[in-house]
Amino acid sequence: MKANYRDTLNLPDTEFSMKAGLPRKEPEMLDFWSNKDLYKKIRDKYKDKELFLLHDGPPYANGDIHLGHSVNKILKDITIKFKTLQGFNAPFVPGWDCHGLPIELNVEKKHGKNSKLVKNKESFQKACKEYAETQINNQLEDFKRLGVLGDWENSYKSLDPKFEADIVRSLGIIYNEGYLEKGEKPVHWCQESGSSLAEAEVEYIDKTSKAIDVAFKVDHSSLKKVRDLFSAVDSDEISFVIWTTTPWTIPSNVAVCINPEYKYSLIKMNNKFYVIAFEMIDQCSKRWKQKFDVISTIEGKKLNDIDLIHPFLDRKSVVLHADHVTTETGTGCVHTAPAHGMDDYLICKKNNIDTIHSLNNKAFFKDELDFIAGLPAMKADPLIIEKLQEQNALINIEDYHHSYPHCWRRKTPLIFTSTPQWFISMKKNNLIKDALKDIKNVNWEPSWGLQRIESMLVDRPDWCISRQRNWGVPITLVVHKDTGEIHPDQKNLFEKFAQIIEKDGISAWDQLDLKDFISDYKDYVKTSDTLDVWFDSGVTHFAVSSKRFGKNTIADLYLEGSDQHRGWFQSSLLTSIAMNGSAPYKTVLTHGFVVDEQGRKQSKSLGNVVSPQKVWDNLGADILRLWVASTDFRSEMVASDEILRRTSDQYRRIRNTFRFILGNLKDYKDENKIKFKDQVELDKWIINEAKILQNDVLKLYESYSYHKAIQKIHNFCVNELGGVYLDIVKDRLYTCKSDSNARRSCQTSLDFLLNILVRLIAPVLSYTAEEIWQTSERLSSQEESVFLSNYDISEIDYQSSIKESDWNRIFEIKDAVNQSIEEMRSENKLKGSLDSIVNINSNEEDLKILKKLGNELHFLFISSEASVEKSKSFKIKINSSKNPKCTRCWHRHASVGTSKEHPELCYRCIENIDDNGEQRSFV
RNA sequence: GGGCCUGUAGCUCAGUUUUGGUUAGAGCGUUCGACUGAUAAUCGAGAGGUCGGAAGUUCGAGUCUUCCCAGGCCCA
Repeated sequence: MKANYRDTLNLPDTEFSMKAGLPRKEPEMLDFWSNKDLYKKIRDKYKDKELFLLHDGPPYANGDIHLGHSVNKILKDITIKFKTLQGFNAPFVPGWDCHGLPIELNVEKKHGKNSKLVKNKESFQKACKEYAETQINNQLEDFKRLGVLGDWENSYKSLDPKFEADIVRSLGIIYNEGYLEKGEKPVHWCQESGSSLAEAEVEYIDKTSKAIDVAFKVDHSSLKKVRDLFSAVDSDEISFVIWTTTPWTIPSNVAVCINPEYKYSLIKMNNKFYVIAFEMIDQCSKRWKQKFDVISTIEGKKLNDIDLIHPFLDRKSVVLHADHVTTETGTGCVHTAPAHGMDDYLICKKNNIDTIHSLNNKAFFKDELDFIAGLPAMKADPLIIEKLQEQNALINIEDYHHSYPHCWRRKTPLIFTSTPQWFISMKKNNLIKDALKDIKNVNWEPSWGLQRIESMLVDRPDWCISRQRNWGVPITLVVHKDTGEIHPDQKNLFEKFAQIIEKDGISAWDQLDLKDFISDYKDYVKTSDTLDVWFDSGVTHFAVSSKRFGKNTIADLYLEGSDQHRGWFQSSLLTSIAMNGSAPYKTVLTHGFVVDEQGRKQSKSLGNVVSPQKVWDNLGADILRLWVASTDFRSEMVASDEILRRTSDQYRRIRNTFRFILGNLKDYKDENKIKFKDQVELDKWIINEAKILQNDVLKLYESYSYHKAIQKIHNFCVNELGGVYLDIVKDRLYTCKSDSNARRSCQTSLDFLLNILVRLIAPVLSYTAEEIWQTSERLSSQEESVFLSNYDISEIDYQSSIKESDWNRIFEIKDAVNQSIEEMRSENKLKGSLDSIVNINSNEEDLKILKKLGNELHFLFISSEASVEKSKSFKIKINSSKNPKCTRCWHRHASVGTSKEHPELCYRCIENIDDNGEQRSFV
């Protein structure tokens, strides 16, 4: 009998399964999108709409993608999809950064450092290119797997000859605008191979060097001053003492650095006077095995404008203030040779002191130093020590064991020596000033981004764009072989070289013959440096944005990790200011880094790395996307197993809400739609709530507050839908006549909800939204894909006797009723809420509101009966119904058993089965 | 060591600026209960926080100030 009546119900039914099975379904969905050529269809549809350009920052083409890559691309994808659903033309062209050292190193490792392939530049470049391309293909598949929609077939790669040519053109523009400058910078140098090395090619190995303490006499022009400062009247000779482990750099000395924050003492030793840091007195005394008197001590900052004399060359050495001076070892006075140390180089540059080169371009001593002429740098150590001894400048010598840079290929000690380099000048053409001015016109999100990039720009040095590498875009300069002057026709040469490279790639630079380009080719040579890879990616605004979307296109958005304030945001800014006079972006949005549950960075050694591949294989990419969206990405983003579990829970709730809605819309068609004014009041309410939700969520998406948007959607599913609307409406959906106004009104609202919600989740839960779209014929008949649909922002004509504030009060009362029912339950006086009879005593105001629901009030409480009485104080009384239970609708009602035909049913169910069906107006 | 940022229930987040103001909110999880017609789902109720720490300003501080601790990014 019961089973029979069950068949008279309208129970939900849908293909949309409760268990998501995302790892299996998502790849199928990718095929579906790809077969439909979805990206192209979207482009066609929106080609005439307003452009929203999110310009992709290129990841480096090396290694599998990790969680950080995933975060970045998912955030971009959410943004693009949101803008598309909003009706913008929002293309996404993904890109890769392909040149540079890490790829070189991998290729060397693969083929052998000394292999023929690696040693031949052309074959090496070819191998690098092939390697980068395989890496790109791997990463590309993984990015797609995340559900990122983009122009994957036409992505940009800095290894494309066309792109490489545009890099050359960019350099040409920057040269023509007058920003390029020749300079020099110390680098690691392998004497044996005669080439410079990058930091990554340097290996630190223990080595024993000669450490020497050397006296630099105060020049007679400064002697009185020093004497006065130290109140030492009887000293006719005072020396500053330096300590160094590289005696061969002494010939290049131009300065002695002291730290203005330290105190310095004048000491007397063997009747001679020396200046060393006060803190170093004990250490020096021990090292020199000498006792000495401290005459006086003064603050370092007072030691200004003092000249010393080089111990054996006819040259002055000035005393400089520098904060890199420490008191770890030495004397607190630091030998400074700008040709052979980074700190030295920078401090001299700051003080406008010229670099002295004692070595030639192969790092052998020049002829002018007769006693060491022609020697390789390190070989000169003993002779220089001897020279110092002769001059009585050597205070101490000892063996010193330390970890020292060695060539990772040959295992031989390296030297640090300056080599000629090309720079983009920060000051020459006011580049830095213009940049600092223009970043104020950019919208930085979060706002502290401005401060951050500002502080990095303010004291940044000139940009050294030369690299002594093989896998990179050549700096296509033609210089005079003797003077190093750039060829007078260089301005026009850039484009000619660019065309050659566009045709044949970067190897063409090495192949081309200057005599095909200039008449005085005999006096000129091509430079062999390549460009810093930051330059490559820095000019994507030219090579990608401008080329594809029109000249001087300024991107609406750059979206990268916060580390890019020093990286890509800056390189793009500087090149764009130099080339176009303005920043290449309107808004810069940054996200934080992924950390573990203790807030520590993810690293292999800590074993706390979350692999995106594992997440999409085990849980699905939509879970990963939901995690990204529900995390506040502006600070660090925490990823852990527990968090992903929580994310899955959140997902299931959203999914099941859709499942319920879809299941109850199975038999609903357009012609069943009920006009708003004729709908049941509760159904009007939820439509209004959905509209409010949409409005709120769209605003949150608009302001990139994805985690707030997701929270709102989820809370809506839980509170408004699960806790209130869907729970109440089940009765009507299941028990009313299938084609009755009461049921169709509800379905009209469910259909409205479905349409709004599926579009709201689409930017984040892309796979699931599309699955919903394809499951529902009502949706898929609108457009082939959810991503070809739009947000409907039209207003509804809200006509109702029950105001929103009335509903709010009604649901407050419902909460109170729930609590009262719960009390009864805990006392075992009743089980389900349908066993209860609710009686409310209320004041006139509440009474008026509750009366608006008429005799449908009990449906609101999901009780069998409900009544309201006027009273002074608010009170809820719950009674257990003694009436028999209707086997069909489960309500308890006196009418059950009164029908001969249907003794198990209530009057309502009989009406719904045999007659015209009940009428509902409010609940 | 410096610049910038973060720290609120077990977890994810509101609340902190414009405006300092009663018992600091939500969802998830957890506990207990209900249902078995959203069923490895759903509904109801409960527990859970010295707002990273300390000091200060104030009648009053999660919110303002200073210092400290832990962590992140970028430098040194």
